[in-house]
Amino acid sequence: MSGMNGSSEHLEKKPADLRGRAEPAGDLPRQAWTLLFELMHTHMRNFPALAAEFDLSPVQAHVLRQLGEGPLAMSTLAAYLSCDASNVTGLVDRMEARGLVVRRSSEQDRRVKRLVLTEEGAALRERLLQRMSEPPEAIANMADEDLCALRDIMRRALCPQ
Amino acid sequence: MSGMNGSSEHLEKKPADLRGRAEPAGDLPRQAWTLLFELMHTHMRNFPALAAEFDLSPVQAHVLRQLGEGPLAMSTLAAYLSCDASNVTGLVDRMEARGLVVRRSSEQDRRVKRLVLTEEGAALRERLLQRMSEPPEAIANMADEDLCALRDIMRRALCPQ
DNA sequence: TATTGTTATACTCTATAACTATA
DNA sequence: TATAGTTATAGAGTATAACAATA
Repeated sequence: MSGMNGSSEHLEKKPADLRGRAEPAGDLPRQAWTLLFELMHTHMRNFPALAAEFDLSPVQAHVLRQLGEGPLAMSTLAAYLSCDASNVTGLVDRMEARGLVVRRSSEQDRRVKRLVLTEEGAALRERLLQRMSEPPEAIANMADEDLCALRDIMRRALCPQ
Repeated sequence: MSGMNGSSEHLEKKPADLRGRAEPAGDLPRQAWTLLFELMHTHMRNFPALAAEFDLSPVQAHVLRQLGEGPLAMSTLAAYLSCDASNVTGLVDRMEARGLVVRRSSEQDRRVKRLVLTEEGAALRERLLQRMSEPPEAIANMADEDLCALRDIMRRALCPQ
């Protein structure tokens, strides 16, 4: 989608209008969401390359990021990844072989294995997070006013109270 | 995403502080970006499941979305996907076998093959786009004021002139 | 009996390299 | 010689099913 067009929400919606113009039809939430999605989609295309900067697959990068919160059971990690537990075995095998994490058997329930970052894994995670927090062009070029407004809007959306 | 450790610019923030609050450290663009990323990451985890609603793999869904802009050469599609051209062959094989697209040899340059949506492919694409435009909870629940502001900010960011 | 993690199997996505048919 | 697409091969992510150890 390129060529965003500025216009308002009173237009009658025709699906075909979405083709060349990328003008989101529909209600206000849908309009805002479509624009947000456009930005994120463009950015997400680069994520595999970003992960590769650290010799990580996209999923490994995701795991490394999640693992900062503390030791995670394999099953918990599978839930985070929204994938079957059987996949986590091989995934962790590869990360363990590289020395980023270790499996540690739980003493309360010996069926459970918890993942812990190694020192090397923790160091790589810090570099990864730093890199991931670099904003894309479209954000970096925004006016400070818009950035402040955007930040505050997102805070309200993500931490509602 | 929680645990995004912003940067070293204002070092009073400790990683532990980021846990529950999603409070990004660092400069303004980085703060706004980290919050945006948090929202999108949560949402993107559901994309494979969304694609599966239409019996599509995530990449096939992406291709179907791109293909609405008109016939695309295989090589152009590879560029869109940020992947090697050799992968597009098998990908398109599967979509063609399912009747969603057809290969059409270019008459100007007979090395080139362009992809065209079938009627079935176009119909599925419409349903997919409609589904993809459904905003996540965090957006759907936003106040109209914030939604308008967000939409306008994103328009300015995406269509700078 | 139910659950955690593993193994076995199959399919998709991805990269690299070698090949073809055009240009 | 260079380019567009294919084929061959290998590795990684994913799902399902069957299994061992533990609860």
